[in-house]
Amino acid sequence: MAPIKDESIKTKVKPIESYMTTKIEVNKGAWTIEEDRKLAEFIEIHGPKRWKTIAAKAGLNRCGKSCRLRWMNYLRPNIKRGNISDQEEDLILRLHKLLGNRWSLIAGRLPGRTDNEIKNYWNSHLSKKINQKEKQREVLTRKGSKTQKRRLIEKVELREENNKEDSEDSKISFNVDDFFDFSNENPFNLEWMSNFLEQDEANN
DNA sequence: AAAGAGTCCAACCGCGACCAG
DNA sequence: CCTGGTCGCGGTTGGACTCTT
Repeated sequence: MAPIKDESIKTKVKPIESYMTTKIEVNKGAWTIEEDRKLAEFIEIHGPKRWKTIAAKAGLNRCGKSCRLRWMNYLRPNIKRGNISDQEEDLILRLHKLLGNRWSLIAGRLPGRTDNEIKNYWNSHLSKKINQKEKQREVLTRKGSKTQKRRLIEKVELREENNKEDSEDSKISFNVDDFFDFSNENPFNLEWMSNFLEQDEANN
């Protein structure tokens, strides 16, 4: 839950130079209930566009960026709160394997989740999990006999060789950016997921 | 009970992309 | 082309909260 401050707590203020000569001071730090209400009401009427104008016209002493972030990560409708399910976690892992740190793309495939949330979840949970797994693997490899090690290396080499061929093929048949182009798609349409999972299974 | 360490997450920052003039 | 304004993204920070000693 976002820390909604008591109005009485003094907000940090940062002076910025506007394009005019006057100095404008903007609030920084946690949002108050009153600020949330103003922002939500304004967006309900005018829509979430031109954030700088929103910040000014909604009577918020905030920069446009801050308004956008607050809307996207907290006030927007359909935001899912609470723990990430096992299914969602699995999906994040698979998508991260494919896309790397492209959080907004990953978030786009998890309805109701924000890029910030997924990024935080990755940094606090999943990156640790992966490190642990890698350490375990390392220990197992060290414990093995010389012949076991040799066999393992041969296996890895064979797999890399196959992957090379696969990736050369996939250059033609599979483009990640095309695959994740949702411009013509309902965000809650989950057909993509079964396609993606099929692709992922095939690669393993 | 208190203090220090660790964790989590909202919010900020800097940068690059895009677009209009 | 160039410039300035705006937006969106990923990395990082800071403070609140929880756990451990």
